[in-house]
Amino acid sequence: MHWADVIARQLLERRPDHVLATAITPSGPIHVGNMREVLTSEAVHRAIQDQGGESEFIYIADSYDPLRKVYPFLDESAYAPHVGRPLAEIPCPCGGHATYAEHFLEPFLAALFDMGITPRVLDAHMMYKDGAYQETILRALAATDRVREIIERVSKRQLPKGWIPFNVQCQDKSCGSLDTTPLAYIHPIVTYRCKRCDLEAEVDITRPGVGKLPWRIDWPARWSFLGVTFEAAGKDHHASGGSWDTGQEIARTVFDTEPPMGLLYEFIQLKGKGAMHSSTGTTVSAEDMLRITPPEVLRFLIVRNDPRKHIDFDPGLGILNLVEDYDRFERVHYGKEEEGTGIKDAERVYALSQPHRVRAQMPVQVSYRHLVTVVQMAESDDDVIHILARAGEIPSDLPDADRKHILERAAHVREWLARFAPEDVKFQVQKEPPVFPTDADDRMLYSRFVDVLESVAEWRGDKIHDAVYEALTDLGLKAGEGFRAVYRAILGKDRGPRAGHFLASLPRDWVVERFRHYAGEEATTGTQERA
RNA sequence: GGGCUCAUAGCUCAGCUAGGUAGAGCAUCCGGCUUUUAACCGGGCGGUCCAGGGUUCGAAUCCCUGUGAGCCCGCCA
Repeated sequence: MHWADVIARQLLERRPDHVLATAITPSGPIHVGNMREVLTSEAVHRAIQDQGGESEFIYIADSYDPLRKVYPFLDESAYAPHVGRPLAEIPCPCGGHATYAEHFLEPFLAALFDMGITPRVLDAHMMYKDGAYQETILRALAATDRVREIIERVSKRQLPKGWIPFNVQCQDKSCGSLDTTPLAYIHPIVTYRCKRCDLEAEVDITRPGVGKLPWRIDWPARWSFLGVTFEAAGKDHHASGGSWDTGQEIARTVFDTEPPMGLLYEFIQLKGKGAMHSSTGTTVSAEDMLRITPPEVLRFLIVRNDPRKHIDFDPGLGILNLVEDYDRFERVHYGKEEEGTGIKDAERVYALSQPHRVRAQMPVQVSYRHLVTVVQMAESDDDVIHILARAGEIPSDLPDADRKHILERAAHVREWLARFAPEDVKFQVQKEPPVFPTDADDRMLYSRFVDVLESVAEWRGDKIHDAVYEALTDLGLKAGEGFRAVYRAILGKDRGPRAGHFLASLPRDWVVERFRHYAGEEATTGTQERA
């Protein structure tokens, strides 16, 4: 059984209705690892519904968290003054969003939407300001000693003298820092000193929005007032003595709430670079990831792997394998291929990978690897379809849905080529003849190309291929050597797409002229290394 | 010091909450191919399932111990 169904079954044994929570701090570009948390939860959400249960899926944007430091991607002088202030109260890096938090949240939520994920989005800043946390804040403060004891015992950490389970937000409107020291707490008044602006002042904690619960209390607090019954969390939270452990106990003893079922999920590693961290730059943002990977394939990556196993993600050639694995699951799903080894829960994984619904008919498949070539030959979307149809790789009466699907994939391929593809899979038609040394044999070959291409009956891929092949067998050359000459002249490299159709996609006169360049004596002057 | 995960073919891994004669892809080797974007087609080679113990008629699979590796443990997925 698929892991999402196993978890759903366990949840439904407890009760018929569930609230699944997922939360992310929008302190920087939200990376593909964060995507795992959301997608893992969403798979469980769907599984609960598929088993007849009720499920609500919420996403909490931790926008009231303070800016911890000036991250490497931020302007030092512009953001240094904002350290300590809530992400929802400081400016957007690009100026195009209302707040810093929005800047990172907006593209991430858009990416989620593209993957068919539409959680109920809750904004922590707003929940604090609206008083949603109010009851839990008062309970936590009333139980300060108990909370302190739990955290110190479970996490084996010493809390400072005078610590209270509440971070006051500096009441100076021009400051607003959450980095404050409590001086005294005599209910309902907390006296504090701001570490940022040195203000010493009092706040009435019965007023909403005057501060924030520290993470270890915030987490169980929201379980309590949102009724969370399941929450996946990263392995960092699940380390022994971590916030998961303290949260369990605080939920039960301070908030009288049964904590949710947890699920530890492993990190996604960037191949060869280790875990992703927004702060160190070893990261691929979720939006970037979605630009180079079709949404169903990104879902597939996460859904087919057990959450507890780490994923090595290779944004280079690995993407091609990933997409081809997906296509294989698709063929199995539609009964076009046997479910062999290496394929697990094919039906379920495929269904959970779909952003929306499973199509009744199997989508027309085009080898993704091949698309990499086609996209580079084609000048437009129509060209892509034309090239594929010409080679018989798609039916001439291609349904609109398939046309759309193929072109979406082509767009992903283009993005991948521009940003992550290794150089050796790329090619570009050279406007000027590349310079490389030629000898008499080479010149003869090019001369021969000129003759056969001028005389070929029709400027069509198969005809051209036959003509070129004939020319080089006449000269006693191996196919490899002969075709290499074609690619050098056109692309400036030794390899390229299948020659016939490739040349057919270029104007005949231009091709002939290019070969003539290397056939004549005047071309032999080029002795430099080719570019 | 603690936690989680992993250990199966040369490499990457599937199989492990249905215990019942070890699987795939890649690499390699052989054959084919009017050629190729880590080509394609057919075939071959290849494993004490990390070690030890336990449960069982039967263990890669369940349990215990050990070894090795990776990641995590103020905020951090």
